[in-house]
Amino acid sequence: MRIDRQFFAAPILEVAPRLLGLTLVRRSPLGDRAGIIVETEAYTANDPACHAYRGKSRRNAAMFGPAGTAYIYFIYGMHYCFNVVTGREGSGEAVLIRALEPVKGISLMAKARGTDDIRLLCSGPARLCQALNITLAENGISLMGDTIFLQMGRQPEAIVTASRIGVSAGKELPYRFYIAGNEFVSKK
DNA sequence: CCGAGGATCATCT
DNA sequence: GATGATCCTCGGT
Repeated sequence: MRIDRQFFAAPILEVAPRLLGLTLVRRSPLGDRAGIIVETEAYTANDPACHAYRGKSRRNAAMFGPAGTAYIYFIYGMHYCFNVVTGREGSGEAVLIRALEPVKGISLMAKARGTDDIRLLCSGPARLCQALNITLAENGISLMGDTIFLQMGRQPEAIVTASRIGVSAGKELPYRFYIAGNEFVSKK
């Protein structure tokens, strides 16, 4: 069953943990690729680590779209990261998808990543984008469409809340969520 | 296993 | 002109 817009329109700190266990599907001419979301991070309004903190710009424009919009950005000269816009439209809030447990199209992912090690396919925000061939071409698209979307998955047994990885500002905020004990989480 | 350092460039100041 | 919501490699332990 597909995830609808109403699901994403809830407050971000509710949506971010609820995304855990859902299936992220990437559809392409080569075939479907999919993984269970096992790690997320929330980037909220009034959060210095959030790309929308200083208002709207060319890069972050998609963050101000309706809930269920894909926000993808390019970083470090070589990596893409994938987010889901949440909350009410214009709030500038989004959830970063940090890791997936691969479930479908694994050979396609391995080819895109250049490794057969399943633990290295989607365990990290830039890794999963490379594995699923998500780039700036998908920035701003709706997850209500047929290219990238979410569906019901598996109910997590336990969720861990922690501080976010790689941020300089807002380091202490408990906005990172992951499925306890899952081996595909990017870092312990 | 762990930490340090480099790659590489769009975006914003 | 500086920087970054990362990843990979390499060297030490």
